[in-house]
Amino acid sequence: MTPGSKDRLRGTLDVLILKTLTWGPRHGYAIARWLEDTTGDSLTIEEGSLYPALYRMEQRAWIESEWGTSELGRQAKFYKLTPAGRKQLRLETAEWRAFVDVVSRVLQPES
Amino acid sequence: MTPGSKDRLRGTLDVLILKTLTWGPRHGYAIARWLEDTTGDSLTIEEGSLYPALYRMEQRAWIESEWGTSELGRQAKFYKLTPAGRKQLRLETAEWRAFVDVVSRVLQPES
DNA sequence: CATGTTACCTCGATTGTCTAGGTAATATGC
DNA sequence: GCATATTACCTAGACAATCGAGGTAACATG
Repeated sequence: MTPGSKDRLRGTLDVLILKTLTWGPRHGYAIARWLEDTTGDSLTIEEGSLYPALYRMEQRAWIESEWGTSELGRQAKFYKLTPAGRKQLRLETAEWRAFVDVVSRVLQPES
Repeated sequence: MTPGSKDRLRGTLDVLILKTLTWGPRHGYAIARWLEDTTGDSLTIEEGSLYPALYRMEQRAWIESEWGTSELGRQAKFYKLTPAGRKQLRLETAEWRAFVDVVSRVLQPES
């Protein structure tokens, strides 16, 4: 729709995934479902973004993976936060808030 | 620093520029200065992002340009909002707020 | 036995930002 | 008079993240 609205998630996807994992280990598919469910489909993560993001974040040691069995009895790769991931989550959450504050101030009606 | 922190502006630059122009026509250099000044250097627009963005937005007819003379007596290209630009500003501002609300809710400490 | 769901993955296109260059006119310091 | 800084514009190429569209496979359902 709006050019650029499609990837408004850019720069935010990582922190959302990290946050999702604070409720305990989850597999990729469940992460996407959880975000859609809790936001009423406002946030949808495409699989073409999700799996590369998980790979990226594991490379950076923010998350760790382990194969296991899903709630429905299927093979699934469960991700969990590492200490570095928790630290990253705190950092990015703070940065996000600061950025949002600044932009919101600029976009305010008056000035 | 944080990977991706550099282009956290992505998807936000346009709306910031549009907002800047609601105070009246400004040339590119002045837009960048104004944003830095009013945010205490929190938001800095690189020229390599700014000028392509202005070009893009003029193509989309959100802004119009006209050569004139700057406050310091130099040649400068002044941009002003078109009606379509004002509409776009309203739209993107609303989208921004909605997006921020959703993400902020997810990132809240409790749930 | 066909279709849907769960669950994973990959490739290429797209897009916007950044870095790093460059031009030119005017102002300032020495 | 000369070097440097500032104002003001622009472009080219690199890069990184997201997306769309494809694919695999196991199991469930009707």
